[in-house]
Amino acid sequence: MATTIKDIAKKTGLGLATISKYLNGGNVLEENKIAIEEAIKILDFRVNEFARGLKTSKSKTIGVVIPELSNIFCTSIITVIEDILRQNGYGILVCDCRTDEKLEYEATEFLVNKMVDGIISMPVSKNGEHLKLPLSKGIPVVLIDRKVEGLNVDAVLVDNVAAAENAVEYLIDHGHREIGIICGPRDVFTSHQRQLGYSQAFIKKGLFPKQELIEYGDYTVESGYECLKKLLVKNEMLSALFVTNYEMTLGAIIAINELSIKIPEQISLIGFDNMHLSQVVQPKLTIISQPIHQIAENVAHIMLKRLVQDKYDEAQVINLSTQLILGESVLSKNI
Amino acid sequence: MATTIKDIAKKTGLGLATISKYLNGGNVLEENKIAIEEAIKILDFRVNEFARGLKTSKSKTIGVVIPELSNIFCTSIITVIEDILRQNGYGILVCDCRTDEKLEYEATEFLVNKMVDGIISMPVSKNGEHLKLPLSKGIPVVLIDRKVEGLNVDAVLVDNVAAAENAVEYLIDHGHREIGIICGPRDVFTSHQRQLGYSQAFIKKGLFPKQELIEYGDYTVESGYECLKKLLVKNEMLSALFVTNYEMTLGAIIAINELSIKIPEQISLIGFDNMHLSQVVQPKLTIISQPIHQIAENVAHIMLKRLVQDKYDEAQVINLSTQLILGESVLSKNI
DNA sequence: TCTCTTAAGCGAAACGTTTCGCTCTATAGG
DNA sequence: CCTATAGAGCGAAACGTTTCGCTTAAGAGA
Repeated sequence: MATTIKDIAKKTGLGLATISKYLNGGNVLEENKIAIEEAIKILDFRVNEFARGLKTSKSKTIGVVIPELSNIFCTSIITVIEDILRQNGYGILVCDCRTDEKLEYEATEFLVNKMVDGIISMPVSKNGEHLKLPLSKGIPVVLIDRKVEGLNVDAVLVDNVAAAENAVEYLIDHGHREIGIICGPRDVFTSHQRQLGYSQAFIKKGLFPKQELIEYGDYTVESGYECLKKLLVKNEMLSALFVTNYEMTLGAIIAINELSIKIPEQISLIGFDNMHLSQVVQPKLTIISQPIHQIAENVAHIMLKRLVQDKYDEAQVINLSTQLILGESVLSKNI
Repeated sequence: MATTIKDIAKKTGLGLATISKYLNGGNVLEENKIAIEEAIKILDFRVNEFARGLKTSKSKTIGVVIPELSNIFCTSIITVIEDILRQNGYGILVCDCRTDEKLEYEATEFLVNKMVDGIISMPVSKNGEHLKLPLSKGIPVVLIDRKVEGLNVDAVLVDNVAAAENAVEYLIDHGHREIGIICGPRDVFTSHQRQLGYSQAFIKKGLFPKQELIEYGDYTVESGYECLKKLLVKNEMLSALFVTNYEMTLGAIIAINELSIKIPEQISLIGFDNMHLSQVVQPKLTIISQPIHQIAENVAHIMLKRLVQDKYDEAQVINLSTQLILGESVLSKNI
C-alpha cells in the first residue's frame, strides 16, 4: 500500500492535522517542516488526490471540449492553455467531439462526471445546450472563439467580421468583383460572422454580394475541395476567392492545383490561419492570421481567475483582432 | 450538496450495498432496478468519482505524454486513441513536454500524482528515465513510435528502417546518387532508425553514404529550413533529398521555394507524413506515409488490455510498416 | 415436511484526506 | 506574578463510495 499522511505523522511523531497543514501551506515550526520534508522524501509520499478531492471537491483538472483535435487552430490553442494551466497545478482532460452536437453533449457530461473544476469549450452547438449541466453545477465555463447567445458566460473571441471585411476589401481594392467565399457551416457563430464581414465589405464599397458566390463547407479539407469546384461551375468569371479556415484553404488549393489553375494569374486567393502553409505553397499565400497565443492566454487566465473566485460577477467577453498577412497570392486586376 | 448513494437508498427504501451493486453491474431484482433508475433520474444522481477512486484506486483516466501537441503526427494519433478510450469510459490527460527531457519527467510525475491508471508515452528521453516512476507503481505504460532500450514495456512502432530504405532506394533507382537526408535529433530512436535505413539503401546498392549528405535537425519547421540550406552549401551536386518528418519537410520546402529551386527539375524530394500536404504543394509530393490509425488503435487496445490484466506477461512490441506514396516530386535522372 | 442451494439484500468498516474546535506553551503587558 | 494572546499542534469526524461477511427468502429435491 502506498504511503499516507499517517505514515508521515508516525515517522515524524507529529499529528495528522500538522502534516495536512504543512501540505497545504500552513504554518509549521521550521524544525518540524524539515522533519516532514525528510519523511516525505524517504517514504516517497504523494498526496492521494482521491481522498483530497473527496474532502475538497476539487480535482485540479480542467475539461476541454473542442470540435476536432486534428484541427490545427484547436491544438495550437490547447498547447498554450495546457502550458499555463499545468504551471498552476491543473491538468487538462481533452475531448474532441468530431463537430457533433450529440458527442459534444456527451463529452461535456463525461467531463462533469469526471469532476473537472472548469470547462473550456469551443462550442459546436448553437444554443450551448451542453453547457447547461456544468453551469447548473456552478462549474465555470470559458468559451473559445464562438459566442453562445443567451448564455452569460466568459468568452474569448476574435473579431471575425472585421477579419473577413478586411480580406474582402483588400480584394475589391485590387480590382476584383467576382469574389467567391467558402464559409463554414451556416449555424456556426464564427462562420456566420465571417460571412457577414464578406457582405459588409461589398456594401461598404457600394457593391452587392451575389448569392452564387457563397458556398458553405464544414471546415474540413474535403468540403473546401468540393466548394471550390461548385463555385467554379456557378461562376465562370470568378477572379478571387476567400476561404474562411485553414483546412478548407488546403482543400481549395488541392482542387486548384488539380485543375491546373494558376494562383494568382487566374485566381487570387486569401486563406486563413497557419503561417507555415502560407509560405510553403507557391506563391506565398496572403492570409488572415488569428492571434492564437493571445486567445489561449486569455482563456487560461480567465479560467484561473474563475477557479479562485467565489461569487460570479458579470461575464467577461474579450475581443481580439486578426491580421492580414500579405503574400503573393493576390493579383491586381485591371478594370 | 450533491445527491449521494444514500439519497438513492433512502428514496428507494433499499440498502447502500444494493445501490452500489446496481451501479457496478451486479444482480438486482427487476423492480428494484427500475426504482433505482427512477430515483437516479429524479435526483440527478452522479457517482462521486473521488469517493469511488478512494476505494478502488482507479481514476479511469489515462495520461498521455507527447513531445509536441502542435505536431500533426502526435495529434492525429491522440484523436484516435481518445476516441477509443472514451468509448471505454476512460478520459485522457494530455501533457506536451516540448521535446524537453526535464519537462517530460515532470509531466509524468504530474500524471502519476493525478492518479492516472496508465501512461501512454512517445518518449523523448533515450533511457526512459521518466517511466521508472509509473512502472515502479505498477502503472501500465505503452510506448508510441519510439522504443526505449532496456525497458520491458509494450510499444507500437513503425518500421522506420525499412521506410527510409524504401525511400532512398527509390531515389537511387531513379538515378540519383547525391541524395541528402535531413534527420531528426541524433539521440532519438526513430531518427536513428531512419538514418540507418538511409545508409542501408546505399550499401545495398553497392554505394557509400557520404557524411556531408547527412544533416541533423530537431523535427521543427525551422530546423528543416536550416538543414536544407546547409546541405546545399556543402553539396553543389545535390540532386535529391529525403526529409524524415512532416515539420522538417515543410521547412525544407519553404527554403526551396525561397531559393527558387524547382521541384523536381532541380531537386527531387521525398517527404514524410501527412497526405494533405503532399497534394497541396505543386508538384504533388512523393512521401512516406505512416499508418497513423493503426498505430493509435494498437496503442489504445494494448492499454485497455493491460488495464484489466492483473499479472504482467511479456511486453508486447508491435511493428507496423509504412507506405511509399508516389507523387511527382521525384524525377528520373539520366546517368 | 425438511434440508440444501442460490439469489438478493443489508450494515458496517474502510479508503486517506481536510477541518473544526480544542489544548498547550511561550511570550508580552501590566 | 498574573493574565491575555498568539502560535503550534492535536484528535476526531466527515466526505461518498465499495466490499466483506452476514441474513433472509424462495425454490428445488428427496
